[in-house]
Amino acid sequence: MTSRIILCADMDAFFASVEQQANPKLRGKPIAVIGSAARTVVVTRSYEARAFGVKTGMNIYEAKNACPHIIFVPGDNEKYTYTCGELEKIYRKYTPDIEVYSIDEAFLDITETHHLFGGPVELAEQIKQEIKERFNINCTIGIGPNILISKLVSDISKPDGLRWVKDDEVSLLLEELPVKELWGIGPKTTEKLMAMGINTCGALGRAPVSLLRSRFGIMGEHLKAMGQGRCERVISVNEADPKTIGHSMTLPKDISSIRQIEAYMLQLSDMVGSRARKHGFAGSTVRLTIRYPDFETFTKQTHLPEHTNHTQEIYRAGVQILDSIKLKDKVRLLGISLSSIERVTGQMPLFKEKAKQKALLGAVDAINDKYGEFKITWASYSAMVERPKVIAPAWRPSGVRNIKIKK
DNA sequence: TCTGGGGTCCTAGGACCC
DNA sequence: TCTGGGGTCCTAGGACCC
Repeated sequence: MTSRIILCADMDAFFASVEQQANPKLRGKPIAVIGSAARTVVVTRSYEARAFGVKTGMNIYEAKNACPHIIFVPGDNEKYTYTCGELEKIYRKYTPDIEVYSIDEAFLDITETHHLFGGPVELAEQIKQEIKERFNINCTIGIGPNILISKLVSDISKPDGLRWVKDDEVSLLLEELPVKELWGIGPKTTEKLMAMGINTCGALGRAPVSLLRSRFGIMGEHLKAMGQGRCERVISVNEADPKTIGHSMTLPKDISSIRQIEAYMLQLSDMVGSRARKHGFAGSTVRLTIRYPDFETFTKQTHLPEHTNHTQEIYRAGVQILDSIKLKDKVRLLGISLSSIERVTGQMPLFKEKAKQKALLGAVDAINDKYGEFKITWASYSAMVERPKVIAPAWRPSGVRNIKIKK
């Protein structure tokens, strides 16, 4: 294959920028976009907040400590998915070969089209300008011969950057670059590589493949290729079907009551089931995740005889798992996920809401069967269950990963 | 006052089989 | 003084990403 020209467009502080755009009072101020749950963390923060050392993943107390006048803004998924969809329309003016990688990031293969716009840099400038004019959001664009390099270049050019690294400039760029900058090399791999005396991408690219293979298995060859700036992965224009559909939540308080645990599991099962139903998927593996206060996290899965997307079938499978284990402590987080996914066709959409309602009632019945009548009524379930507003940066603008939780 | 939520992919080790 | 040896499949856990 001839050399490609791949562009990576990455919005700067996307959620925070959208919020500052939506509310002028937030502009120029340190803000942090957070989730709606009681025990939430900073999801994204404005550059003004970054200047104070506010980091993603900090809890609100840490963030407040770092920046006493920080403004917390609960995230609003609808604004971000809308903007993401509009961004995609902008990209489509420049090439049909687009991979919307996440809600704030996209790859564009501009090999065949850049000359129409005066070249890769000129094309990128036009995209940046168009996004700025339309949304008043800055983005950073990295251009390179493959996805790995374009992503890397955009990461190191933030904020509001634009850079094109050509094929013959890659090795110079990588020579002194720390390995942790590479997409796919996280803290653990960085630590292992450094223990081997490999600190830079240049060194990684020169390391004997036998050594890397003995330490990292089949990833060894992949790592060496990355060190040399090579990457086989190409843009995938079509979004693949999901392999899992799941929800989890850190509970407002650690709990030990089985009945309370099951009530949350019912809520999670319904969130999973309704999303699967909405997009026409069903699964035959149900997995329960439990996190204890010490952060030890336990998962156990079970298989169903048939694929399902019904709330109460998912829920019952979860309860079956719960019944099979002994809790070692109070529960901090619960998760329910559905996997072994396949597409289902027909019937469901028409009576979707009825089916959902029926499914929920069935599940409420199941709790009552177990604990005696009137422990949970439909009203008490509804009152108890406040649908969380889920903020997850890994969403895509369309398809099953665009999570809209209906009340 | 503690540490979110959505995913994908890989792997170590156990169960099981011949 | 002993404890085969492959192969496959599955599970739970973990690394990594946005």
